[in-house]
Amino acid sequence: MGKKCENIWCKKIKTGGSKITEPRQIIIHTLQHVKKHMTVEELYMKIRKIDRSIGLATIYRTLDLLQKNGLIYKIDLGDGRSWYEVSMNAGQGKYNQHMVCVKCGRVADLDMIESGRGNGFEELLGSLEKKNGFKVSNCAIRINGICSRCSGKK
Amino acid sequence: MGKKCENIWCKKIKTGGSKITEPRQIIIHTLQHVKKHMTVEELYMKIRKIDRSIGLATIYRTLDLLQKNGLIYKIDLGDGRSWYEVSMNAGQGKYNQHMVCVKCGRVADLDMIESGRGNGFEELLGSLEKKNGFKVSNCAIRINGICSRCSGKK
DNA sequence: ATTAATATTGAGAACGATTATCAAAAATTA
DNA sequence: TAATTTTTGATAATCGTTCTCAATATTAAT
Repeated sequence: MGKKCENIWCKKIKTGGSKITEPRQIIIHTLQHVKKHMTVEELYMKIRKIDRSIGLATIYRTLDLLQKNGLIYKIDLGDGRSWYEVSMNAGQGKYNQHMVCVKCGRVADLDMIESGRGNGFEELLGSLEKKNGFKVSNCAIRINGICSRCSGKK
Repeated sequence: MGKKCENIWCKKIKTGGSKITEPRQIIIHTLQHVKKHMTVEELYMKIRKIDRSIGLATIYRTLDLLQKNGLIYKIDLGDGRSWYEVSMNAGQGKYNQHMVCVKCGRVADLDMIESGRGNGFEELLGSLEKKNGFKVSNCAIRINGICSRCSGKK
């Protein structure tokens, strides 16, 4: 019914030809206001507190829609679940780099590679192309370890 | 019944306190003589051709045993399945680096980082520890792209 | 070699994350 | 407002993997 939709994500969804429904608005709002990295389950729990009629399937479908529209990015942290990242440039980046604390599970981005010129990683990828004829399309780096908050604890 | 077991993997299994059974011998032999990177399903199919009485659960259990003994290494290529790698130094390496061809699915190791001094990656990890207080325990790098064999095809 | 103690097995049920199905409900369009 | 098209929630289905458990095989002790 022509509800106003100022939200930039909603606009993009609409432009992309999809309808902007209430469940979608709630999901978008939650994604935009909570942690940067979330599992589907975590998001589902937060959504349930707002509107417990929203089903898990809708969460999955909406996450997929948002990812297809380049608004969020699906990441694989090797724990068998899908994680989603809300990012300014989600889905655009060629690299996907995360640090995961094996104690508390906290996830942080690692922006050193893309930004840090001269650290050799670019060159390494370049040489893959030259020497092996391998055309790099994207690269995922996951660093596991113990974060500063956890390193004191036992 | 005290069957001879010259195989070095078998010896290690035994030393580790586990029994060396026929299914295990067949699985070990197959792993040692086929591709370096395999999915469980792929291995299961090969095993079935040798002895179709061996169950999938035994494959999983044996792979787990071998990995715990440091003989193979479980890798995550982001396709929802477990891959196993047979490697000289499997399970010892701090890094786990693979190139995956998105066309043919072929997997290759990428040994440049560990070997290549001065490419900056070590320094990058070191600075994580210094600047962020993050203690790196291991690191997984996956590079997706198109391999030389596939780059001609369409 | 026989036996006793222990570990491993195969079959299939159970699991957790995700996707598919489908009739009902909502959003857009005319 | 009605007609068209999408989206929804519930739930069944799927996929890879792990668990359960009685039967079997391996090893150690005799």
